[in-house]
Amino acid sequence: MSYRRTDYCGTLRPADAGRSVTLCGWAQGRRNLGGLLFVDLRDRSGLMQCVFNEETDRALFAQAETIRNEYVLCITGTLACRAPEAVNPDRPTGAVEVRAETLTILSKAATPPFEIEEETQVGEALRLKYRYLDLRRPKLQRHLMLRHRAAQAARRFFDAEGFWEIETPMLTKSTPEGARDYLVPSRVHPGMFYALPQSPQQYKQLLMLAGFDKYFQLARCFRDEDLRADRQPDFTQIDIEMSFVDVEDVLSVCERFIAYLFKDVLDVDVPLPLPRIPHREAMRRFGSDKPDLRVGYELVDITDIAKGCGFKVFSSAAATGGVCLINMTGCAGKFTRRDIDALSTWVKEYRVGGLAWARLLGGEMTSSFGKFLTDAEMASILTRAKAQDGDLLFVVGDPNETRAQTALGALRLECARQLGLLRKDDFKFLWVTEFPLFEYSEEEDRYVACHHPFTAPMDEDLPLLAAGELGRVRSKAYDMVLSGTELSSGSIRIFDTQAQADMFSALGFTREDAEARFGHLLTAFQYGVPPHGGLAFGFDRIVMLMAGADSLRDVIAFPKVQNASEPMTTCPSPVDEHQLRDLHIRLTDTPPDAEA
RNA sequence: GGCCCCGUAGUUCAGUUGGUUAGAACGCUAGCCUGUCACGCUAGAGGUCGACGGUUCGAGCCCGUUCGGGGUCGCCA
Repeated sequence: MSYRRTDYCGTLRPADAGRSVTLCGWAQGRRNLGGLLFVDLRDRSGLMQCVFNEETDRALFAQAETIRNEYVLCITGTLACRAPEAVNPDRPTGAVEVRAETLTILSKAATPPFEIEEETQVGEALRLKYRYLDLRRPKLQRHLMLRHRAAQAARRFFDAEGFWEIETPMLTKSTPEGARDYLVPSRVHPGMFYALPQSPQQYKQLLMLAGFDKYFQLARCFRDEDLRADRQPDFTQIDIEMSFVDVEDVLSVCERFIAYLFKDVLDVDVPLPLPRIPHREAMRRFGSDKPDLRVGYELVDITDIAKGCGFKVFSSAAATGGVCLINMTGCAGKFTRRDIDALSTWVKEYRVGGLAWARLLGGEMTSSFGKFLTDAEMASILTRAKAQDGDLLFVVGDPNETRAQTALGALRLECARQLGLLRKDDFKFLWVTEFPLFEYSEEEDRYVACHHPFTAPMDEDLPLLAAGELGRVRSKAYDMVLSGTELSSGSIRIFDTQAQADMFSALGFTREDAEARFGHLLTAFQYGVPPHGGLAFGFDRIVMLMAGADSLRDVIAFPKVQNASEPMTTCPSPVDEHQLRDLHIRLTDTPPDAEA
């Protein structure tokens, strides 16, 4: 068995006609006309039709008749132009074909559990179990090629900008603040655990302290939290950190990176600079800290009007929280009463009481709340909303202003989705800046770091921090958002030892807590820290949006499913008793399938 | 942890108020066929209706539990 491939299937064109070629790949479809047999050979570049003619070579033809789908073949032959009437205009290689001269069946294949074709209706569960077969589909091959190109573009860009790629450990120290860690038991140290990194955060800060000035890494990260279509427990960040910089420097290099990336990989122009919207404004206008600027409709605050109005739902919400509305201009006729009722049910997922609405159609107004208001109150709401005939208003109030905004923001996107406004090739970037430094955790009954405890406060808000008004302190933290998805998140870090101590104290850490969790960092910070900051891009998310995919699973070679398992290898799985013994671990509950 | 959706040949699906032997298409197997490219034609094989329990004379269909998959809220410094 000897073979030496000369070409990829999808690359040959009429200009190559007459050449002797050797192609290797998988059989995808065969058409035996009786005496004339066509096999489409597939490799990662595309398809090539190979022809076997019984008259030319009877033995070869008999051999070709044994070919089945997904057999791995090596075919040599002469590349020929097809007759004009035999050209297939739907394929890049449709004007040529290989007149086969030899055939080597390198590997036979069992009938696959599903057909391998570009667009498939096959359930994802089955495709994930046989992921290596699903990955043969051109669509997934394209996605992973795109991923490769994006990774190379990132390396090129950051290298050219003077960033050094430095790797950080996968076995790290657990710092139980934020997401749950994946833990790895230590054999050598009974009862002790490593944590897989949620991000290389502390290491990259230490690299700045060590004087590397600019660092980047395509970093694998792990978070033991529930999955979503845009969240995997095992994911990749483009992690960067820079010294002697402030917010402006980080935003500048990162938006230039994104513009380079989209131009290089997709030939899409991203206009710079990106819009910047402070967090507070994003919440007020879009009800989200990751606004989707593909949608024009914005939220309108009517808390002041709602205060003391005749509708108790509004007035009581306004007393402590907020009431806001969104004017879906021109949509009065696009949503039926049934649609509105469905949206009203849908929005309850966001823990708000319900959805009030008003519809102005044909000079008439119908609404769910008009009868509770005076004409003057209604009029001022309509004026504030700039409502005109043909408009549809949705109103949400809640004792928690953020909750009201969030619910209405989600409704805004759901309406946009139903109206078909969310085009996947419409890339709308922005920065959300000035994130709050703290947020109140009802679960823990204390303020927690909104980003992480090394995030620097804004200089002008330092007095608020000193005064203990934690809820009002803004930070030098920023997110890049693309069409409603958080693409990256970062901040300028605290580099002053005293400021860091104040931060820990504000978070309620005792000196001992801080020492136990972050002692290495605090010690290091005594030895000369440059001002520094950075950010991390969600690489999987970038690729997903570039590919127009709906799920991270479509751009990760071997993804996890919703319960964080992997259907192909079926991990996680029980381990042998002696492995556990080595690790000094005794299970209190035997997993149900451990005996199997 | 909560809520919603899905589960019938290998695959995608249909399956009447609960009623005889559960169907179709694609795929698969065999035969025929020299310009197909969704090749065509003929024949054939292929089912624990996710699992368990219940109601019933009788369950793919009704009820309960459970397993698997997806979406989402919580969660995700």
